Amino acid sequence: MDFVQVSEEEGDEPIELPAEEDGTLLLSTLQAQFPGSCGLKYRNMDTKAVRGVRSNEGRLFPPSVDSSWGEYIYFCVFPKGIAHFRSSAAQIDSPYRPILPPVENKRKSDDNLENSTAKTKRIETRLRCTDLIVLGLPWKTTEDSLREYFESYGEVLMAQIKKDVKSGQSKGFGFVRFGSYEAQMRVLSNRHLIDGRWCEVKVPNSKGMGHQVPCKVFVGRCTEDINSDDLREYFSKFGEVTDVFIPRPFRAFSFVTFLDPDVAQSLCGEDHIIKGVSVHVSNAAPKAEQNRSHQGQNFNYNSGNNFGMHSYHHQGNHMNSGRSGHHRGNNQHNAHGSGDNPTIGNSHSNIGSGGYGMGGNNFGGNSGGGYNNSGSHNSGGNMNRQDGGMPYNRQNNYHGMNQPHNGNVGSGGWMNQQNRGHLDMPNLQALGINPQGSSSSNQGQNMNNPLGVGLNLNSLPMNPALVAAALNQWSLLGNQLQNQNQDQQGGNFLSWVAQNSGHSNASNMNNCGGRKGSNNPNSGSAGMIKGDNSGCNDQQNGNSGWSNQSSGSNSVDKSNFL
DNA sequence: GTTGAGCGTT
Repeated sequence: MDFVQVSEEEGDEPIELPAEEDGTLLLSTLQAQFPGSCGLKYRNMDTKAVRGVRSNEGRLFPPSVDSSWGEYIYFCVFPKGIAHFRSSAAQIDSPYRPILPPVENKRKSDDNLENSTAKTKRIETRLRCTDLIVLGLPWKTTEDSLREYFESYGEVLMAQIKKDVKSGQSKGFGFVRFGSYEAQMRVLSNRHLIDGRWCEVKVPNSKGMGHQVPCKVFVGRCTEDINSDDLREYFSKFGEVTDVFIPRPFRAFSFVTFLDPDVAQSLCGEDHIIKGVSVHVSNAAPKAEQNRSHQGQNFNYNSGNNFGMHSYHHQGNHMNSGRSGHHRGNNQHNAHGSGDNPTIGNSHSNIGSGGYGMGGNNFGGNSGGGYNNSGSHNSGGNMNRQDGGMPYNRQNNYHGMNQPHNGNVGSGGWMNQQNRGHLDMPNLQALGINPQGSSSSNQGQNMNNPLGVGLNLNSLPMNPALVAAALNQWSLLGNQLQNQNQDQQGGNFLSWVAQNSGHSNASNMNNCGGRKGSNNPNSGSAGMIKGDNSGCNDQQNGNSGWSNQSSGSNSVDKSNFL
């Protein structure tokens, strides 16, 4: 039997670990001796560089072709972003000390953690142990064996298997609680082979995200060749990645969850190059909160007062200061106040301002601080949506509440759908529309554009031509004006833009919401929410034509994945 | 005695 010499850190006394018959070393074998470790590395004699050991499916592979581990002394790799505590070393010296990442991993958000009451409270919350759910347990696993397994990570306060009350048969999942936060962190950062099955350990849903700072980020502008491993590998350098989710079918975005919410937050607003592709990281709002926000929006649409919605998001913004800051849902913050949209010339028009999130225009231009005229409801509402809202809020903006043919008045022109998590988020930036007016490389593909052209004001150009160009590339402009003949005489931003920038050039967007009977030769492609057309209702009754899906499934809805 | 995504009689 081959033995592999492993030490916790380079230079430490090694322990010999038995390799398997095929020459591999089981990760579980490694972790039995070095709890929390997730891999091995060694110092290459020739290059003097540290080399990682290949790891796959819970096995570590010897570096040489002859399946030999050689005479190297390997040392452990611990997940980044998680301090590992040497068994004999001093433990954490303060309950308020976060699990700080290695020095090289330290990011801005770690600065000044101390001396901040708010942050301290947050850390305190974060450091609290919670029950963890263990999913995928073998039927045979007992509470004793479950406990036994997890004790290698630290003190186990509780180990529980959920069973059918009648039969006593395990339901295949259980809960475990640790006595120390670091043990919990280690457990959460690893995969677990328990009684022969790979199990997943998570913070249970029932714990909710509550007041916790989100750990998940939205990664926009992904290309199809960026797989979950790529994302995981890339983002792991910033901190432990606990989950990567790529919606299928491909939708040009994905989600990455970090163990440390600070890491997640610190990345928000940044562009990163992965496999040569510039992706954009932004906030991924918790689903529950999004739904709540959504409801609030509808309500607020009618009231003409959109402030206060998304309040959750405001609160969450404390971490973005100084960085990109999404200011989600915060109209006031988002308002650039430039008031310089040259295209809003007619008295009706909130379009372009409300829709595009150019708060300044609305605020200043339309209502002088009233934010909205009740009928036109909502500058605030739309502009804030960095998500799927169409910038085009026509019925409300134009008709207000009294349009006889507008069945949807009062329910928010764009989001009449029900049962949808609904779009909160995808912002232009994330979708590839940047201040340079260029868009991502998906142009022209059948991309099922997840867009909501909600806008991230921080990234928006104020030059409408650039906005137009960008939108145009995403096929958002094309024919959204099909109702224009009825509703407006003076033209609006979109019409201006359309006139000045031509039509959409991506023809296969599966847009929906086109209005039957429209004069628009391209009706049916005008809406905005793409995908297959299920859930898209061509409107015959004067509804906005945007997204009246009752069960639409293809709009870009981050919340569906959270 | 089967199952394999899920979320706990506190």
